[in-house]
Amino acid sequence: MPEEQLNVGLLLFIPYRAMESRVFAELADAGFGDFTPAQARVFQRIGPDGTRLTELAEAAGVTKQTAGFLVDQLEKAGYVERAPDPQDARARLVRIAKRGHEAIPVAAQVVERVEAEWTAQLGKRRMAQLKAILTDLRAVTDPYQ
Amino acid sequence: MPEEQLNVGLLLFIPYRAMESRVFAELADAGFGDFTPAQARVFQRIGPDGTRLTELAEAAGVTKQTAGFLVDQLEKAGYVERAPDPQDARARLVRIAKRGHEAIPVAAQVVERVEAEWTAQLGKRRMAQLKAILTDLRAVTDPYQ
DNA sequence: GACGGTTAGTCAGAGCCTCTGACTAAAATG
DNA sequence: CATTTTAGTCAGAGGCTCTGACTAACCGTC
Repeated sequence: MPEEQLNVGLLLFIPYRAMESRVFAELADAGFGDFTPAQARVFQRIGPDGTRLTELAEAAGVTKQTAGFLVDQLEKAGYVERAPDPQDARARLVRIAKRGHEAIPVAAQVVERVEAEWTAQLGKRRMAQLKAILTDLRAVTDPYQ
Repeated sequence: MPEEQLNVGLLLFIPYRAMESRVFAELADAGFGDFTPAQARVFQRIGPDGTRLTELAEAAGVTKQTAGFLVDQLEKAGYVERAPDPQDARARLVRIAKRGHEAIPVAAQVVERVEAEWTAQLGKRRMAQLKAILTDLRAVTDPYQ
């Protein structure tokens, strides 16, 4: 029933949810059924040389307890591993492990496919605009950058 | 650490999350602290003449059990009410109740303010493009429309 | 080098959200 | 009217997220 005047929040949520559902459904089909959206939101923020838990928590917009919980799951499932941080004995670096590296291309392919569908709907030009605008918007919406 | 190549899913999620946080923080300040994001996602899909639970569930992309759970909470808190559906004795129409109508303008004001901030960042033209593109995207991402 | 404040992370407990599966009752179909 | 479909509920389980309290290590100052 809600017509064209959906608020921007919901307007953002709808495609986000659609993308998420697709990725996780196909990831599950590919044998990565133990990978959840919440875990993925943390996982995606892991840098190439590993990232500290606190940083991941800030980036993902959750508390460090929550991030710790999710990293525990990811570690148990073999997607990430923790290594001591040479800079700081209190900290440990969360790094992507073997199974994590295996899942990435699978997810990337689904994303690519969904993006292709979106491009078919929007046209190349507007799809590019969408990405550019959203990237620009991070300046005021991403506490981590 | 992930630079400019964030995938569109995350790119959509970041501002969505930012909007959500703002709205619920300010809603709580205004005395609507018992209104949660999950409830809101259902609430927003209620039509002017009431909507059936099953329809709400589809629209919000959750199972009818989940929708039922959320509507129960909303009903207890006085945001919605259930009325028999004259068309169908099995069904009941979920309608926005007094407290729900009171919360709407408060939320709308926050949304307006956040949108103004986003417009300041993006410019009027690109903000309008963003909305137009996202609306267009619903065609392939909103199972409900 | 010891003191005091800050930071990285964990532990415990609570509440919320969401699902699957099984069910009841009314409606629609033929 | 028997069958199938649809609207919604009940029960149970698991996942996500938070607040509060804590330990250990770091950093600056005296």
